[in-house]
Amino acid sequence: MKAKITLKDIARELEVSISTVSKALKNSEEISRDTKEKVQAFAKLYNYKPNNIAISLKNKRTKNIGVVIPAIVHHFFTTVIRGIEKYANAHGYNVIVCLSEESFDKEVINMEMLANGSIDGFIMSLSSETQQKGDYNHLKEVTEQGIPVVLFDRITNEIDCDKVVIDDQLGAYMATKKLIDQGRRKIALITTDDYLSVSKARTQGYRKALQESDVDINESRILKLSTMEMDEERIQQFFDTNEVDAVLCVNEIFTVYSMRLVQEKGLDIPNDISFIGFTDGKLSRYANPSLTVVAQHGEKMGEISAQMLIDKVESEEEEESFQTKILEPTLVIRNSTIN
Amino acid sequence: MKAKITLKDIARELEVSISTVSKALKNSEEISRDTKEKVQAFAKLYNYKPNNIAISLKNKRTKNIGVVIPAIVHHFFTTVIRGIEKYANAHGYNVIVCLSEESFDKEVINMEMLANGSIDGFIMSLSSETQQKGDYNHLKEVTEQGIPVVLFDRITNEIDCDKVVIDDQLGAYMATKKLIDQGRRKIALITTDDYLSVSKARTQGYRKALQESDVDINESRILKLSTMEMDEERIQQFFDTNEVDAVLCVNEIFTVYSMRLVQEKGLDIPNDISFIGFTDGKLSRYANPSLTVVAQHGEKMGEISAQMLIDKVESEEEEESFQTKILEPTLVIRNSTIN
DNA sequence: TATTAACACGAAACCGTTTTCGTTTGATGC
DNA sequence: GCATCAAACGAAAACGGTTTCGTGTTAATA
Repeated sequence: MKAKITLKDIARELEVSISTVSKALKNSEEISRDTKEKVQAFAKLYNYKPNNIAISLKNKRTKNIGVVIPAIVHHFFTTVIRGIEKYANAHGYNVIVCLSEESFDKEVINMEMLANGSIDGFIMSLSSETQQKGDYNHLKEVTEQGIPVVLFDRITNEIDCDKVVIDDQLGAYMATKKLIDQGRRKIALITTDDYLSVSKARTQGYRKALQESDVDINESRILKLSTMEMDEERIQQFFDTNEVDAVLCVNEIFTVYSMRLVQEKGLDIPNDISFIGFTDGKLSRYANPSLTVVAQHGEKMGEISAQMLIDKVESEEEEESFQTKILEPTLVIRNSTIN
Repeated sequence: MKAKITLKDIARELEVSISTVSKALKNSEEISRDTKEKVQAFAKLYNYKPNNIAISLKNKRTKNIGVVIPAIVHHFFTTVIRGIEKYANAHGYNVIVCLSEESFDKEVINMEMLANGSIDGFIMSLSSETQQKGDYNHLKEVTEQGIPVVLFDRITNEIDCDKVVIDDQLGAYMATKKLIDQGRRKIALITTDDYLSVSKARTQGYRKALQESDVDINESRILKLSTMEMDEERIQQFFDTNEVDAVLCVNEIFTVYSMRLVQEKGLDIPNDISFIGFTDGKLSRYANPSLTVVAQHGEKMGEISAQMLIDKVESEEEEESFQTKILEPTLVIRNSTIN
């Protein structure tokens, strides 16, 4: 086991000072050709690599980005991470991922852990519990310390920071409109509780589309489920007691599960009933029939988030200007809707 | 913006030395009741939190775990990360995730980045390109530096370190046996190239089951695809030119896509043709029909990996003893097989 | 009264870098 | 022959902690 070699080791071996070694390795003009060559050769030979921790302590920059998200077994968040990773790595940053598992406490603990020097900034999406409580003090503390934060998808207006979202209302509007255009009138919405920022926006888009087309809004056709678990029974019951000819769901799972239920009832998708989901993941692509969805462009969202964060991290200026980037959702037409 | 407060700040403010503050906060017996209370109260008031970087530099431990995996948009890897996160967080560790994207170079770069002090140990699954090249020097270097490594799923025997795998051969064997027991004789295998350790083992299990039951092995019923992309055409062609009554696939995507193909041909699953896949993910659960799979227990695998790594990291002893943990796969019976 | 032990605290080294600010040496100018 | 200057290098502080080893004060003991 050959331990890591340090500047001090090189200095001792070559009988020069640590400063000389440091400068020589950086090709400083201060150091003579001879010495530089000697030092660099020695460093290469023993595979010297500077210690990141020491450098971090010195310049108070870690080159780490903290990502705090509610879950990872969701295709959407997975793609966002991928986008963050992609941009961050290309710019010399590592990504530290922490899962809040939709829990407020875990979110707070994770942030506190990371905020004590481990990271240069946060990219995060709020846990459902946090949005429910409406308690954002942990975010406030972090931003007050001068640590940049980028919120994506599940955001809040209570915190001044950069934000990236897709236009959820527009997405739901487009989807609903599409269903209406195809002659559907009894359009159901399967969503989660309104305290989730995205669900709220999507519900608004749904309502707006119906109103604009003078379709009556039947409240009993709106099903609100928990973010945490799939309540299969309530979905079953919903379809048992409601007559619908189209369904808009706020995620993949709700959609795919609902499709199976109505198929078991003998209904044909998309002829008897149409489906549109959110998130363009594998579930949607490989479902039977394949799913028409509102694509959220998670990877792009991740890239933009990382870019905004790194820009802030690397900008000297203290100017406190925050922007909110709104991405356009895209309707990906497949076989769960007509044509 | 209130900047982070340091020991030095507290010391200056309270007119004591830094050492006194440090000891007082650790409740050292050396310090008087009075001073301790004063210091602790002040620290609480100004929300003092020690700087992780400084501590890392001092004790040469970062409390970070580096995870290097080929991809994240695979349910299996996602669940492993979740398991690692769970165990690691519960033990005060953060998880730094790096994606190799199946690229050898990316894998090497990521490891080098992290090895320079950022992490205490690695948990990783090899990229397909690495397994293809058979070049494990980056792993060797890291282990020689004394950094603990745990390999999971995609492993190699060339490196001495802890390993966690499921018994892939057994998994494929069980699945194939199941199909044979149901009277299937023309069983296809859709897998990836043999250089992937897991694919090789699974192919062996498949062959073993057929041999034991005296079923002829028809090499044309074995389809080897690339790890990177879904070659839809080759799958289509495969089913056009082969007559099969059962299919074993090494991942979810291959299975689900294949099922759709044969369904479009008018075949009934599971009566005309049975399917078994690997990985018990959402795709399998919500496919139509739901998929019988060999469950890989990714989350458990992650937890065990994290446990093995943290044990090594925290053990003083230099004893070089490595173990390989082999998990038993489970056959989850659903509706893509009879009964 | 002199010695000593306990107590409470501070100085300083250390972790591995970077960087500023000397200092030494030899060469040059006048 | 002396001041000046550049070249080449080293000393030391700094980042923010931990920890070892004093050290001064007080009180108890001989």
